[in-house]
Amino acid sequence: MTLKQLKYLIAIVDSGLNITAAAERLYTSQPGISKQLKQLEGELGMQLFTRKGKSLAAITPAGEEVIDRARRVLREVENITSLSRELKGEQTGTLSIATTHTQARYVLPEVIQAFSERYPKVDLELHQGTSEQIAELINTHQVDFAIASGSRKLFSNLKVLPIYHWNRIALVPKGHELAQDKRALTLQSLAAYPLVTYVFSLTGESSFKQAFQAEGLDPRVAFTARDADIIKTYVRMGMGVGIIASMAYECRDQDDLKAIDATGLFPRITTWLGFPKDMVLRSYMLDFIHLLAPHLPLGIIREAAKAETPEALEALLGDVELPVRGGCPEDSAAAA
Amino acid sequence: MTLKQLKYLIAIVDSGLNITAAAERLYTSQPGISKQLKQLEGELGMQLFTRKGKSLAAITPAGEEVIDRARRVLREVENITSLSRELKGEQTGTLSIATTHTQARYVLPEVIQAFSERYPKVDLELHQGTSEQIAELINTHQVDFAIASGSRKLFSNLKVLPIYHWNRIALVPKGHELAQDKRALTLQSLAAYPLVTYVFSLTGESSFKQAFQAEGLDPRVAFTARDADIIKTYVRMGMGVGIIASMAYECRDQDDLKAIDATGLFPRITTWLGFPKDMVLRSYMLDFIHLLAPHLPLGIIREAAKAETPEALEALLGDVELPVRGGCPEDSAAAA
DNA sequence: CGCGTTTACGTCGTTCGTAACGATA
DNA sequence: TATCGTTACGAACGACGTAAACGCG
Repeated sequence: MTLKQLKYLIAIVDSGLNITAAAERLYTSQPGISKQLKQLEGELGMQLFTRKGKSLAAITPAGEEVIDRARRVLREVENITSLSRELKGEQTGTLSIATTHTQARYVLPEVIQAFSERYPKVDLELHQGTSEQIAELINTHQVDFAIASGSRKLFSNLKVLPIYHWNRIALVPKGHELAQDKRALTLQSLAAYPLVTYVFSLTGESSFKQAFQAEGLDPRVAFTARDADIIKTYVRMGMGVGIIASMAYECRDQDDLKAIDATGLFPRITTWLGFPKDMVLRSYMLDFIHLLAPHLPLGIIREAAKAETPEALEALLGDVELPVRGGCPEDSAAAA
Repeated sequence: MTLKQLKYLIAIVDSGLNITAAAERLYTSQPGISKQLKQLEGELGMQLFTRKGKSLAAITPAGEEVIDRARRVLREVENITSLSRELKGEQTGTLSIATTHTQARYVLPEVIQAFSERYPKVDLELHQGTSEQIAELINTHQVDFAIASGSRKLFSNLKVLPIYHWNRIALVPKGHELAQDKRALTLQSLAAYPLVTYVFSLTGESSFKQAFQAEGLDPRVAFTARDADIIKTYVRMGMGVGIIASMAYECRDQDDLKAIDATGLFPRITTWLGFPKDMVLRSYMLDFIHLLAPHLPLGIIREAAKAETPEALEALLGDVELPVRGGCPEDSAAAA
């Protein structure tokens, strides 16, 4: 068995069982791939693919398992080359991140700008999706970092660092009744209006309904959308009161919208960053985390990355007070 | 980078940085090893070893990391060949187990006998040691299975299956005061005698002292030993009352010793079996677990081995009632 | 001078790409 | 007939082992 054989195997699979395509991807000849595959199958003494005539038709059950293991081998080999680049002080490589719309749109832009200024040779990849899609990407090692909020159940295989807390805000058109009300916002007053908020199943949204139910309220959710931009649009149209993450309220929204702090009405939510346990962290990755969470000292991030158990990580992070993130700093309501 | 280079690298390390020895171990020529190592270092662009003249003197820090990753690669390659053997239905291979004296001496013999009858071509290796030594062996992947009791803190990286429960018994010479006493044993009556028990730091022994302290008792521990055989000897000599695991009481001990059930006085202890999360489990390994824990259906063991999270494993095992293991079945006190 | 590594070199095996062939839809 | 995989073949490369040289203790 050689690394080349395993690489070829994975290339074939990732090319849809098309050996010719795999050959092109690898800048080599097609018969070479064929031969190596035969050799690998011969050595293992099993068919990794079912054949339909001469073409590969499907992966055998045994093949699936071998492919899974082969991917691990290649990942670790990647890790070794990654290590060597790191130890030579090269600041080249890639950083791929999977995250939600809220982070991608309201939090990451300035982080990424600062990052790519400091590391112009690092290729950045940003994937946006639902929690489930993010989990899929990080669990199959297609991305390096996952940044999400709330539920960690889908991400139990990761090392996870808390980044910051946030609360929800209520969003109304300027001049709306609620905007005039000087008293603190309550769930009861909110429940009197149709609500516009995120689609459920996203980060901790179950806590949204629970908060109302705990007070015996059953608010009407007029509309749900995947991201705050759309919610804002519908709030402007007067569809109802928007309930969004505090970070999603921008200063220029002040022109026609008013944010009302809803801290305390709903549970506080933590945004965290996770990465596979056995991944080699390049120094630019540590720096990215530091840019994203400046309140975490680089030393602690470095240690946390090495921590073997969640407990050891807890111990390291015990003292750190996470900031609560708001949106527009000029607006006292959102910056609470 | 090739697998050969990584294999050679590990062989060099495991031969004490002696390239000639590594060559012999690998049944190849010494210059070949040298050349491959040079090539690997060249490709990685770093020194993996410091040289003293021409000899290898030590591993560089960078080398340590590369070696660590290289071991992982080779492990996964092992896993692939393991898979292929398994899927071809071969019942050959090795099974190495690290465990404590109690298991090795009183529990495993009959399991191993049955196992090696059924799988004569599987090589068995049994390592005996303290919890710490067992943790070291399994965490460095030098053994396949760890079998131990009590604390799982040292073994957080493993998949763990509970095997059975056990309690402690008090052991006295035949004719001892306590043996005559018809009333149920209490901590108080125990504390009146010098005690002989396991050395602390072993499985859950901290709970031993705690049990007494909870009742404000401070027993005198006259003697501690690593295993029950030695404890029995000293109990026979009249050094004190022995406190040992129920399994360690054998029928032939009845000749001159008397076991008194101590269930309830100390916390019940669970013996479990653990193995590395990413290990390929050969079918004979599953069978070994089944022989060790016949009350766990093979189907459940198979599923448990595949479970990704501890929670999924809990769910599978939720219904299973573990037996409480005693020693000599003829003795009602020990077989409680 | 012995031990261990490196260098040098000839041999052998393997891989690679091109080209031709075969099978399938 | 177009697509895709296999077979065939010659050239080039690389690995291996033997033998000799080198450096260190």
